[in-house]
Amino acid sequence: MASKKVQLNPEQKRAVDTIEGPLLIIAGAGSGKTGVVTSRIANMLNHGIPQASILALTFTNKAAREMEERVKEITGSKCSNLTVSTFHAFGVQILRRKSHYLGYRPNFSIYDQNDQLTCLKEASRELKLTYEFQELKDLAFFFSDIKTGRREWDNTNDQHKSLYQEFLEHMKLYNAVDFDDLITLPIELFENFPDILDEYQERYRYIMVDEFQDTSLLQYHFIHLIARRYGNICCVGDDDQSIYSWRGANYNNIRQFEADYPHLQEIKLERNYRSTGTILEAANAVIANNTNRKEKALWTEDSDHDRTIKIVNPDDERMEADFIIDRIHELRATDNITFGDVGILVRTNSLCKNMEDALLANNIPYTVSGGQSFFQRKEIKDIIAYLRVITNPDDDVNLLRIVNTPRRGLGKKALQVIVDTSQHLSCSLYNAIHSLVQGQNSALRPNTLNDLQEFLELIESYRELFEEGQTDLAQKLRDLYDSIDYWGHLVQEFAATANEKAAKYRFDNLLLFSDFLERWERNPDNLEPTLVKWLNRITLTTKDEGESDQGKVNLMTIHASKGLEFDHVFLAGVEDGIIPHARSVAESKDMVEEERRLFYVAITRARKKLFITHCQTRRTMNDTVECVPSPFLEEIPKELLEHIEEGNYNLSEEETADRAMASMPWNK
DNA sequence: TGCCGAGGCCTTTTT
DNA sequence: GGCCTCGGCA
Repeated sequence: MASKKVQLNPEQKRAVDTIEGPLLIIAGAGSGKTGVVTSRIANMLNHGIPQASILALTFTNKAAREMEERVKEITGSKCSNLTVSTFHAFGVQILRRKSHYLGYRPNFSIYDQNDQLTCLKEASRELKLTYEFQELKDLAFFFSDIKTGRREWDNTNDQHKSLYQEFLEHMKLYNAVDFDDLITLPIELFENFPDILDEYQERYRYIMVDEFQDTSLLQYHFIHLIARRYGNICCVGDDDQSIYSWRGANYNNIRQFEADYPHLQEIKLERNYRSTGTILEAANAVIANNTNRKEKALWTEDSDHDRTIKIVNPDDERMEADFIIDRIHELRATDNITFGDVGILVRTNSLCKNMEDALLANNIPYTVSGGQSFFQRKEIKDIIAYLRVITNPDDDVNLLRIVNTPRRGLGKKALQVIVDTSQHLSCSLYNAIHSLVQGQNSALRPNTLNDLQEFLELIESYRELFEEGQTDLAQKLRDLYDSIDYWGHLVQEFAATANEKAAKYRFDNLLLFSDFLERWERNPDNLEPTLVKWLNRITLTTKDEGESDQGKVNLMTIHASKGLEFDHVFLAGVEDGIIPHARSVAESKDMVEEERRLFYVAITRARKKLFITHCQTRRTMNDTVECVPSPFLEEIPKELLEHIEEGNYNLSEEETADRAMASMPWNK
């Protein structure tokens, strides 16, 4: 087999060579983890283990894709039978085949947070309960905790039990599942149908879990069910990079893993190949302040201490953005870097906005990952809702979204009649509309009935269209845009603002969306391009996965940066209350430790240069607040830091005045 | 009965 | 800056 050799140090080699039995790899930041994991898979294949027996689970789609690419690269072979997937996508794959055991049809919809919330709202309306938006959100979190076993019913919360039941019934009626279900339902299958479990245990004899510190106990349980027969399970993680505890990740599952597999071998990868000595020293000093961690000491052969971490304290977020942009230009001039070598990291999505505006204004090409994804845009969600209803007419949440978008003259009253009918007949809204249209003495006006009839015909015709020969999905999608006259809808929508451009921009997004579908269905690796599969896939994709975005500055949240690295990193908004986030500080000491890990992750993304900025003042929602530097900065040894006077560099008074004018609300 | 504009509210991190 | 709600108007 033509294989590309990867240089390995002794620990890495041991990790790659240990194929049989349970294995825990503690892989520090920048320790060549991805190389080890992919080499290990390649090594398995070299030992004659069939691709089909290997299951590699990662945390994000990005990581999954990267892993697959790397394995292809090393082995030089196609990996069509290798399963590399996220936990959630793997759950979907199981459910698509086996959901009928649990009473779901295979065309089920997957609800994201928003859809789920809408469903919960519907359920509460049905029970004549009214909640504030925030309360509803809290309830959604609580129900998630209940579903995933993180919390139990007790006498402080069982007043919500009936709503929970109602919510579950709705989801089932809509033939819809949520993200939690993608883990809990496969577990339910495995525990109730031994044959199914047996099938998966026999199929996946070699299992690998990446980013183990970010998996939940439930996800661990899920995978343990499959792995326990043969015990060939390798978990790779770093407790110092555990940053998802708020969504159920719990590095105690490392302890659980050790308990379940007493013969476990453990390998620590502590040599860092990524960052300069300075950056590594700073990172080590910061993380040493955490109490609850596995002892490890990252080291590097790089001992260059001339270079320092630069700290800047601009007046406000505009100056901050300007500083970063000036530095990028400077680095390009002096160090001959490309835009793609730069990462700008922030704690919250809202901080992306400023940076984005500034990058845009300065014509610097950039990509944002995380934040509002392409698929969350209103116009895209509308179209996705159409597609969902076309594939799964019982999906009430999405039906409600589109039944009057674009306008069909349906108002509150008409909708109420539909909802009432569905309750009477205990059927979905779609079926309720159906019987209303067919019925004679309806409470609805003939015009309205006509409109509904047309709506049903539209959905039906597209259902047939999409089902007959699963080809040319993209063209059918474009036809759909025309059939519902979404362009007319957009024009009308933006008529008030007299903004033809805005409408155009939205419609261009739809064209991008259909192009994306086209590329997907034409991909030769894609053996089964159906609409349902595509919908499932994009629900599990947060970032819009454009082609290679080399040559663009990478702007993202720290969470989204995990697993990535950049030559030059700008860490913006390093202020008290942002990192550590005020809400985390308020919550508990453990949460502060998690914020510190987050800071640690951010620092260790940098290979060569790290710039940290914190503003003196920052505009939030409506007012300007004074800012205090993050306490984490004091944990970095002084000699590693260099404070840069930024001042009003290069700006004349005139320019400063212009900027002040431009920032006034009436000029926005 | 449906539509549209004004005002109030909110922003941690993601599959 | 964007989304939801509510109230007045056609």
